[in-house]
Amino acid sequence: MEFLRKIEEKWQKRWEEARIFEANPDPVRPKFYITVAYPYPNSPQHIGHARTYTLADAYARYMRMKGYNVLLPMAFHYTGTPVLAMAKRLAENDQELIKDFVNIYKVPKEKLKELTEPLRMARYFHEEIKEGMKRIGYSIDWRREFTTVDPHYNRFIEWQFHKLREKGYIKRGSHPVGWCPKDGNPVGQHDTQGDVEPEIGEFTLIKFKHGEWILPTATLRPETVFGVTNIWVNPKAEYVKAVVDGENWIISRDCAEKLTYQNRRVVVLESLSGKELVGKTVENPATGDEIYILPADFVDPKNATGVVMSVPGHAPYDYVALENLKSEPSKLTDYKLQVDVVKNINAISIIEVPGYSEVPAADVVKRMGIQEQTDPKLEDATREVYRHEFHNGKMKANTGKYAGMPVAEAKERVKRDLMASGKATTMYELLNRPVKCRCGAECVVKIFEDQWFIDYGNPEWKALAHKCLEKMRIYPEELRVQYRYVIDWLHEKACARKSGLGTRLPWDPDWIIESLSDSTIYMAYYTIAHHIKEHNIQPDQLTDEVFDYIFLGIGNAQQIAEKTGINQKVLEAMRREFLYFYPLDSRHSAHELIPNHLTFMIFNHVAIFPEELWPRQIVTNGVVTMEGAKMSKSFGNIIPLREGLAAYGADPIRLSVLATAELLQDADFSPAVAKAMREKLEKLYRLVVQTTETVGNAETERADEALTTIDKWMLSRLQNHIKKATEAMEKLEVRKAIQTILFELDQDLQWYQKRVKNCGKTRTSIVKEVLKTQALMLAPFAPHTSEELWEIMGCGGFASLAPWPKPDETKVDIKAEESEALIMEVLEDTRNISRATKTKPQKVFYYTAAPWKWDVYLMALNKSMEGKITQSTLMMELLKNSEFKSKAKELADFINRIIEEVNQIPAEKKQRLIMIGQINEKQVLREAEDFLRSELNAEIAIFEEDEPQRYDPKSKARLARPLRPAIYIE
RNA sequence: GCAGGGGUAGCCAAGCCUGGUUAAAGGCGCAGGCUUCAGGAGCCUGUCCCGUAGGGGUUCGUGGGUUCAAAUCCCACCCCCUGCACCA
Repeated sequence: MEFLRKIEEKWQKRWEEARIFEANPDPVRPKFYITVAYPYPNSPQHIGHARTYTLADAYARYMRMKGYNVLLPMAFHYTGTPVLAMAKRLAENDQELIKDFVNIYKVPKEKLKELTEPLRMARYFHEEIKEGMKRIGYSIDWRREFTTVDPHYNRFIEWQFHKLREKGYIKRGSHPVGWCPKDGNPVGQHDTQGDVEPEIGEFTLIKFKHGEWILPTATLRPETVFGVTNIWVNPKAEYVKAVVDGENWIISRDCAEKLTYQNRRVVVLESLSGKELVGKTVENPATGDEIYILPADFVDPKNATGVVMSVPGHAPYDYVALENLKSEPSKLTDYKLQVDVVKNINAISIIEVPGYSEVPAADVVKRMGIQEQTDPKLEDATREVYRHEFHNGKMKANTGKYAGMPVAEAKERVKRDLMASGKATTMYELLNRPVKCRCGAECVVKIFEDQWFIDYGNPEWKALAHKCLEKMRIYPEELRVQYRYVIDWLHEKACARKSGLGTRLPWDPDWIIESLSDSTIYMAYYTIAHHIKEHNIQPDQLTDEVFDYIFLGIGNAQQIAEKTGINQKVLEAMRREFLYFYPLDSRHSAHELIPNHLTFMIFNHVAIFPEELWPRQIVTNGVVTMEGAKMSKSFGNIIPLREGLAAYGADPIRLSVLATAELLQDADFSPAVAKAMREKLEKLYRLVVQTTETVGNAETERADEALTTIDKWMLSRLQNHIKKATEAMEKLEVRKAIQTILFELDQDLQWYQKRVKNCGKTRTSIVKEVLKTQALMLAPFAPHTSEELWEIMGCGGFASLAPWPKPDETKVDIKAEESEALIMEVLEDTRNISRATKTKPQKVFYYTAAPWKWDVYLMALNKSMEGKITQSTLMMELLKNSEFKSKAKELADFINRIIEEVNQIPAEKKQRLIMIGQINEKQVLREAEDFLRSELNAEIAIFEEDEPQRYDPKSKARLARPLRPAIYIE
């Protein structure tokens, strides 16, 4: 571990000193521009974050070795409210947060106090993350670093929003948000107790008339209005009579207050108890039916209006409440209600759904054994009924013009129609209430007026986005449909908030552009960020004209230079650099960002930049799990990256997050994997050291000595692995690449070493060639180890900058590969026999197939290329040859034994065997004799099957087949 | 529901796109052996069932189908995971 750490530090220092990852425009080299979603510095990064960044880095390193001038920059996303919320919690001495900071994130206690200042917190984690990125060895050009609260960047975002507005993509309107009435602020997930995201739903309020008063029943299923049998109120709750936007409503007291947040004019007249309402009748506005108001405890006055319509046929709550009421007639008399009134209320069936009876609510309630309206299982029951009815249900004949309509459609239609005729309205409510603000107050829904939106619903804009998408490479390709879907489905997106860090909307500075909107085209900014720093350009010099010139080529450099005081040469250099690196060649992120960030990136690029500068590729990956479990603070299974690096080392961590899954899948991290990776690297290191030493003092190889089959085999296999790894890398299949480079190649090398160990002449030049290639191919994934090995082997220069190996076709030797396969097969067969007979071999005899068998075999292969062969046709063919006439019986026997096998060999392999022709098996076995002897721990004798002086007491020799020598063990 | 991913031997996990070289890589665990004063580590061998000769039998969520041949292709079904926004 110590030793790994030293290597890491050594190479990180050297890279930095040599500035090899600083990319500058170079017209003679092709460029490759890669970016990863910048991190949000409200906590340190953990192993999970490392996957996307490491993937991008490995890709960058690979492309660099392929000869591209690769740019991989990094910045920090300060925008938004989470960091404010966290700082505030810290300031308020939130013990839970402090515990997380100290225990999980290892923030020194004495630091905590200064982190109560939001910017300080962001800077602290910014540095923490940056340090982690350096220590894991990312090949980032740090000169271009910035944060999204830098005033220069603010200017850039202002320019972007001016552009969007010019194009007509910015809109204004109202929209609901979670709201803390006490703080007077919108609440997001990080503002609530227990970090719950406020889920806002739109209830339909259906106006049931009671004389001149209206009881607005709140429902999420307006289509069930046809199945209403009664109205529920909570007899113990407080209701009010109130004038709401000029209408007389009876609603819960809580509701009256909430409505004021939803921009309704509410005048409360008098209060009354729920009990007073019970027994009265109201009119169903959809059917005209006269129905009763009945009492139910499950009705929550804090939820929406506190008035609920009862649909016992399709709502489990209603069904159970009604049954409860029927079973307790005494309760009814309390309210001076006729017992019969309730007895005669029966569920009305209005929806038919496959797999359920007339009354789905009853089915589910009975199945779940629910007795009481307070039973929490009712939530599940409701969900089940809703799910089935919504997706598979059809409206029945008793629903008027909606009859036959799928429920999903009827739901919208009924709502629309009721609203159009003034019989319904809507109200927002938190679906997962109660949601408590961290201050303790219960959150409500507030309608924000004059909110600013980006209009992703614009059809022409969508068309451009689609066009861009279809031209892009998407990895993994399977997810392209997801992008298509998201482009179609996006609509207006609120793009500014009243609080948080970031850039103010230039034309309405009360608003701050939110984080998903100020992070869509910043890849362009990286191309000039270092110029701005280097030339000390001030924010106010960065006018829209400047950006227009740099990014769009609009205007005249000289005039802009005069106007802004920015040196004309610098302006031109920025324009050139932008044009050199743009368009973006590869964008990287986790695929959870497809529904927002990544698609927004496409939209904003197509809105602002000309087509030739649209992004070319997006790569997304799954998340990292921790020993199979999702990583989360509450599980306590988060390993901060710095901690992981300290425990396992940079290269093992890099390999761990890349080698366990391909892009689409989640990668599973575990200490065992990291440890295994580390051991693998250490082993490789020892081997390299040992090999290098051997070269130093062993007798120099004679260059003229011919390569043996096993040597050729090793070299041939090496070419295969290079090819396979390269093909995998081209498709971002890093798992496969690592598998090949680190494991498969290694296995072959081990086999090679084992094979040559006993013949006394290890060819270190071949081992070295393998190791050098392996070290190079390891560079994208385990760059520190790779550099160190490269240096030990005396290769000079940086492995990181060396060319990626190319397969040498002249070293591909299929004959050697087949010959070696023969040895493996023979060894395995021998062991198998020994096992089956339970004998420990003293002496093993091999008999290779006679030449005539080879002739027959090859002929059979040839014949079978045209189609399936049979014994008889082959026999007839062969008997034309006089040589075989004499041994027809033997021939038939032999063909019989090979025919099935030959027919099963894949065409490709047949082709190969035919090309190779006869292999001198005896010689191949002879070469491996020492090896076999030591492996089997037995004497070895090799004969050709009809060699006269052979020893063959059990007449095994005649069983010999090409590539399957006969074996006799004693 | 829509979209995506997945279900492979005791466990983790490859293979599936491009059907046959696959009883199915690799790792962990387990068993035996070597090494060691011992422990540990390392190395070797084995690890679906049967088998005194390299063989046979039964396997890759379930059920069908295509094919000379299916873990791999097609159809149906079951189960698990993720996303479905205004939040970074």
